[in-house]
Amino acid sequence: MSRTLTIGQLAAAAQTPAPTIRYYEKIGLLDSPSRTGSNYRLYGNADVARLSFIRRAREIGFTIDQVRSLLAFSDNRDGDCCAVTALTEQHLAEVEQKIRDLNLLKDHLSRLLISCRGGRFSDCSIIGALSPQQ
Amino acid sequence: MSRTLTIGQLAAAAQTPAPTIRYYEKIGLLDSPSRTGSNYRLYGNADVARLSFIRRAREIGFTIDQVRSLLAFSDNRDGDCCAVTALTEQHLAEVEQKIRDLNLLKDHLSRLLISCRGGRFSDCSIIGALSPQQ
DNA sequence: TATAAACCTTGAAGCCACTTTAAGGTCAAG
DNA sequence: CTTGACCTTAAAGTGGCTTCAAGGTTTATA
Repeated sequence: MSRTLTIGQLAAAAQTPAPTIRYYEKIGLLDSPSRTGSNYRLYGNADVARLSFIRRAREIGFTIDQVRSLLAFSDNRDGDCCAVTALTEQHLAEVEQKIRDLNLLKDHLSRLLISCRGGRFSDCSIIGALSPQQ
Repeated sequence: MSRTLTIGQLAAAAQTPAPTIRYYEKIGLLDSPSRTGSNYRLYGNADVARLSFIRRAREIGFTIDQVRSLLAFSDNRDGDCCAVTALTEQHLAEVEQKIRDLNLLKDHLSRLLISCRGGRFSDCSIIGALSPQQ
């Protein structure tokens, strides 16, 4: 495996900021890479693949701990795919719950805005709705 | 104004944990209250109202800084209600954007789950979708 | 060849909005 | 008079980074 990339080049290749790469190394999500004579981190193509995997998983909202599990699953190609499905289903359920919560919130805010049409603060129905016992 | 409530009683009355009340005081969202001889915080009904206002505003997703503004508006009853409306509209727009983002995410996760129906990790289409260049 | 710009290194602090912990002081009930 | 429920403070932890400070290295240009 050729190792020819500095952290900045890995950052560009995997579209992840260099400080984030160092952070992932610190929390054990990425292994410590080899170093040049002047102590620069040195990466290879496998690192680009792994970091891209992490970035995609993070982009679709998996937590760091879930990404850790997904990486372990991905490294262990003989295991049962059900574990991945279960993780994804759980994540989907959380996303759906958050969508429901936000839709309730949206309706609430919309109603507040419809009720409020100008005037002084003392008449403001939004402030009124936030104030206790009407 | 009678001041007869300890922090725990205020917490119960405004449905906000006592440490959160201390935190709000520390960041200047609540004024420092008077104290008993034994240095206990002492609150009154106005504090219940203000803290309940804060709790409701936080529950509908306003940031602490937005709550700070809302409190200032609420304290200045002669101002124009438009400022409140603008803040609420901005917040609503952010909520709607988040809903759109989460719906895209939901569709993405649903598609991943449909594509994956058991088998080994090496066949897993979810892992495959996260892995670079197929 | 000098030097400046662009990289790299580390550790620590900052972000948001709290929550939790630790180590104590006070007060009401039995 | 002791037990347990309250209160006090400062500090650290949460998640997932981002930013900063203070340096060392490498590369491009004048």
